[in-house]
Amino acid sequence: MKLKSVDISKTASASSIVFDALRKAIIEGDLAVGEPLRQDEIARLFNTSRIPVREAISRLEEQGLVKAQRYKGAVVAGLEPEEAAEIFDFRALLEAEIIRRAVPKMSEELLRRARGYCEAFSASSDPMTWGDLNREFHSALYNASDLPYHLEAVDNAMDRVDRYLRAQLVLSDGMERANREHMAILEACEKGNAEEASALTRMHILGAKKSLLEHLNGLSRR
Amino acid sequence: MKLKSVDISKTASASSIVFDALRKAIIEGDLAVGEPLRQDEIARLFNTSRIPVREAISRLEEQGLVKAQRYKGAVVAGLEPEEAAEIFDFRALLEAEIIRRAVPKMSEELLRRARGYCEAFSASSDPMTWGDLNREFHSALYNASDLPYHLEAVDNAMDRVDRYLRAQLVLSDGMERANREHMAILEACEKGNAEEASALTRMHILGAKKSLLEHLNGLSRR
DNA sequence: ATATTGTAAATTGGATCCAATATACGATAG
DNA sequence: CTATCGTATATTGGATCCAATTTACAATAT
Repeated sequence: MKLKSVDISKTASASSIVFDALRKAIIEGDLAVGEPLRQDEIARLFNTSRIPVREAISRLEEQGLVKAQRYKGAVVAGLEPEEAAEIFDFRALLEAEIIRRAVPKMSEELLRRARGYCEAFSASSDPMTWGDLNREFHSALYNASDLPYHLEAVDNAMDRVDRYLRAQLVLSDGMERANREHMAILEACEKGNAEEASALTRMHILGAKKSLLEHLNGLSRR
Repeated sequence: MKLKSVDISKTASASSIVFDALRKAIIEGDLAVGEPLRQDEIARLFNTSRIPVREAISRLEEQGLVKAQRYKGAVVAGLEPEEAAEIFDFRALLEAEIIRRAVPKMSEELLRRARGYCEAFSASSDPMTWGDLNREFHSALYNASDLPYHLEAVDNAMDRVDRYLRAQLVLSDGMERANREHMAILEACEKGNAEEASALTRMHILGAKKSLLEHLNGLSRR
């Protein structure tokens, strides 16, 4: 038999399509914080009934991306600066450990691919793709760690602060610094220096946290 | 007005009741790994329709406690030894950090309460309550950290390995050692020695991981 | 006997309908 | 004019119904 087989059992259900779309819209900030998610409206938008929409919303709530109140509906969850700060700490702790354990397992091919993302990131002039390339670069490196549970936890954490991350990159020297730090991390990986890669990753994340908090403070002081 | 107010908006919905019950049954091992979750059957059990059951199941899947396939239904998710090992590493990393940051914030009152759980744990003769008291003791200490996101991540991780944790406590010297280690952690907290408490917590978790893996290996070798 | 096909039962995914609750807003009393 | 109360509307939670898919199994052909 020579047929390109497609696993039909894995085709997306209505609820997962709605879930993915809402998740993307929320983490990228297309849906404003506090924006109510009307089941009926969303159902019409996707040409489906409210049932899949409700399932999607309950999953989003489980991830902390929306907040729901009984009989009142769900709204896009906000993130206080203190919560964002805590999540950056969480990421710093985890990602430093992940990359430490990933470095010894990185193949030449993987490093080439990571360098590709890194260069694409530095070359990109479109702020909308920065966030994506940033995540691709990091997860390319992290994937070598073979720690799926850790990676999932980091992914969830990233989802929660994605909006802030993008904002931070647009800040004055955000891109330039991110780029410099990415290069340094990549070089440490290429040298096989796990401790250095780990320390650099930690500083990379905590630095982003610091500049972000300063930015937010600047905003609120006005 | 002198009425004990009850926030009715927070009364549980059918779906959350089902969710809590299933979650508890799964993490405590009352539902065997691979056991299918029939929507109809569960709905009858709770005197409700399948709708809340489906919502509960989709939330459980989001947490990794069940695995679902389109049109085939959901089964209780298993955990390979390697996955369990990874989750213990995850916990060791996080909990060590959490307690390090919690120690400086622990009040006298909190330490008294933690000591209470610790003593109840050591005095308890009922293996069924060991797991609960163990979690109560640890989360009492962790709560002082004021790191809600970290705590939630640890809670989820605990849920995933809860079954193994209980099994590990029943092992030959599991209880005795856990007890000794709890006391040592508590004393480090009382002394205000954050670094020691952190190191002890880390070893406590990695030790449990080691003895659990040896146990599982022993089983599979037969 | 084994493999394949066809069919009925079981099960899930989704649509529609109804009940419970919240929200908006006008009427009324003070 | 303001505060309170009712009522109409909007919205959510849950029940019931239908369609899509899987599973079990009998019938058939090789």
